[in-house]
Amino acid sequence: METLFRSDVALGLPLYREVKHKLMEALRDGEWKPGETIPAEKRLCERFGVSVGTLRKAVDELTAENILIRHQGRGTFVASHSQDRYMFGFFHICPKVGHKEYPTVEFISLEKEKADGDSARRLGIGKGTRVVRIINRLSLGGKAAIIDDILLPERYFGGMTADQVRERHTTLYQLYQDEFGVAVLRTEERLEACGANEQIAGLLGIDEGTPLLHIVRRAMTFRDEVVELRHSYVITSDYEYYAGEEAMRVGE
Amino acid sequence: METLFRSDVALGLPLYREVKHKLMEALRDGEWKPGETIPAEKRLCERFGVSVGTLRKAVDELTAENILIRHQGRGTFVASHSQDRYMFGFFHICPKVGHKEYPTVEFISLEKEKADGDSARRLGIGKGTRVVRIINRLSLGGKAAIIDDILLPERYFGGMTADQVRERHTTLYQLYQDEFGVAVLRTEERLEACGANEQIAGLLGIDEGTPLLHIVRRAMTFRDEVVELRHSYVITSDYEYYAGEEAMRVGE
DNA sequence: CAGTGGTCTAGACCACATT
DNA sequence: ATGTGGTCTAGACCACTGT
Repeated sequence: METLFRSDVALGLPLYREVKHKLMEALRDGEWKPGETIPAEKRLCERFGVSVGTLRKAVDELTAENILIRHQGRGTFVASHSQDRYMFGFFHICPKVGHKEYPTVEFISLEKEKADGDSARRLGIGKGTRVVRIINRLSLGGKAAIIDDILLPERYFGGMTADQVRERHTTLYQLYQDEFGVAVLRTEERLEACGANEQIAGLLGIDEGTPLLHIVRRAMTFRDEVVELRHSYVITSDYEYYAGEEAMRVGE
Repeated sequence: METLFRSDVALGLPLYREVKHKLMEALRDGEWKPGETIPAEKRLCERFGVSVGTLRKAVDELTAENILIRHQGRGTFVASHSQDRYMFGFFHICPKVGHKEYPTVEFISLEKEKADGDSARRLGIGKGTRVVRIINRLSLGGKAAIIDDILLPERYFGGMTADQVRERHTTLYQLYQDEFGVAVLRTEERLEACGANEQIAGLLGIDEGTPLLHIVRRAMTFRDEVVELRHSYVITSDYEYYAGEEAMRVGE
């Protein structure tokens, strides 16, 4: 196939990366929504003027990043947030003995605040920018085990109300997706140990100073823009944090 | 190309997975040692009787798992443990502010013991099996920050001596590789918060009960056999654990 | 220069899902 | 039967590395 010009943004990039970039743009622009199929490979090849192999290499990378999901015989789908996906890819707490279970979520509060310096830096916004702050209590095995302290930039989540958060029967990431059109694509987590302060101890019904796992999670959407900053405080007497590939482990 | 029979272990597996399996076997058998190049793609295609595309797909997976490393123009190399690789892929503690630094390691003790029930289970060996136990103290920024309590099955590390561990100027994984022919291919980590007990507090020079990050790491070699069980106790006032893909993050 | 891996093509056939 | 993704081939050309 004769290649005359290769796109306006081809800075020596391999062709399949250009294609990947264009797919990302289309996804970001909402051309295909979460849960929908994208066009068949053959059609996409025509659209981008590349061969199957090249198109597949672009899609390969997007599936490896859990942005697209392929189903043989059915099509290629835009990844959608669900309870299962949350458990598999974003919730890293599991019991030391026994099987992983979904936490019971109890809404505590929703407030509008101004971001302090540290939060603003982590969110990539200016200090003092307005944010939504949500506090939840999560229970595992019937016992309060985790406090989630969540900050959301108003830019993405302006009209969020307490009722929206309280009445939902989905994960928060589904709420972001369905009500605000925000797709969480990946997260990054940093962990430390801390002693429970007065507020957390009260919410969890434990003694002040009890060792807790403190997780700082940043959730990113397209272009690596941060859309959520979450502090989780976890009682780790019966549960632990699992750092694993989860994905891969395919076969020898 | 005419395919008559496809290997003795072809249980409906794709051809490229068979090839991957055979490459793994050759690596496990030491046909190519860490740091060496494996034969050029063309030669491997002849050896396995497959086309380049198929061979490449097998090698792609092995490079994604950090078992092989490709260098354009130079060849494909068997991954070898080095200080840099340890920092990049296995040492997940970094300062809350500033750049990642390599820890100073101080040898505390090496003993031969019998594995208790919990350790034996995690190592995949029988209770009471003999193991080597190493304790190290790691310092960051000049201050003691981590205690490593390491268990190694005697099956792999029988003749290990305190001098071997004390006198080395490499990472432990390099020692496993160079002196015992054991290749650590991947690790799995579980984290919890705990209060420092008397022994750990003493070794770290902190108060008993200080909240610490407790990391339980299992290191695996070929066939997912566990070759190391490591308990790390980390002071997280200035440092934190980073859970990240590290790899990927390739490009939009 | 020769040799290596990196990209790309064009097309065949297979396996699976749906109609 | 049709359409989807999954595998595989055979070969071309490019980019990088070392001699």
